Amino acid sequence: MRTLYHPNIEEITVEGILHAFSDPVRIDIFASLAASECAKNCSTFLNIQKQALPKSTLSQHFRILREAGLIRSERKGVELINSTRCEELKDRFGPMVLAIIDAYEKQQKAG
Amino acid sequence: MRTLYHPNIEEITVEGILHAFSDPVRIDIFASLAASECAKNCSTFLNIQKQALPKSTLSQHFRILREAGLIRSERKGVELINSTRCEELKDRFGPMVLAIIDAYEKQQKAG
DNA sequence: ACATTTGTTCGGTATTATTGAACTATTAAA
DNA sequence: TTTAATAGTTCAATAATACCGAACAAATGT
Repeated sequence: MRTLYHPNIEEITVEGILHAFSDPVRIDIFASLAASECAKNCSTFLNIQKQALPKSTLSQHFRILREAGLIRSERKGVELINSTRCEELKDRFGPMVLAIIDAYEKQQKAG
Repeated sequence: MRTLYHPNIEEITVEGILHAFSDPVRIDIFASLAASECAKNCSTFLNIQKQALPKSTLSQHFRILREAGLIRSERKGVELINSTRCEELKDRFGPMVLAIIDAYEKQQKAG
């Protein structure tokens, strides 16, 4: 298991972020992380959608979020603790990420 | 050639928009349309990227932008005239689309 | 009618995504 | 110190998407 790659803030791109968010599982994970007080491990999200996800699939989704620069994952014992990089992202991309998550949450609430 | 499908504003989804924008050609087309005073036809964008695009590929990109609800295409003689749906989108999704395009343009200017 | 221009559709190829199975890494229990 | 349990990764086969040349369609002009 290699060390987890996290891009530097200046390496992050708009297209990379949008690609990461274009998958319903991934935007849901990110929105959930952004809304929660405390950081969460990956397995928390095994049932984020209607049907349960295989953990290999979930692992890929987390890798894509991480390598797009959207989240940070830190090992804590046997698990990975994930948190958003919202503050850094705001400095670099202005209100974009927040506006996306706001629109997404509003849409979800509207059903 | 069927009539062009445009979703109603309430059918448009955040994920659909983000998927459409996740391709560098498509976000570039949309940003260009958003920045220009007048609407443009599809072939205007045959050389939007470094290497020229095949027109079949370009046609698909326009279809995806259109079916995501981001642009409107109207036939005018032999060509299609394209314009953004920015105002409708702002009513439905708030500042999201503008914030994305702003961040993208800022990134492009920074090189 | 014929040619020209603009864009779409089709179908084969290439790229990317999904996922079960095997594996690694860490911790705890025996 | 084995042994087991838990969390997540990697691999490889399959499935789903994307790309693009070639043929086609629709509108206009000659």
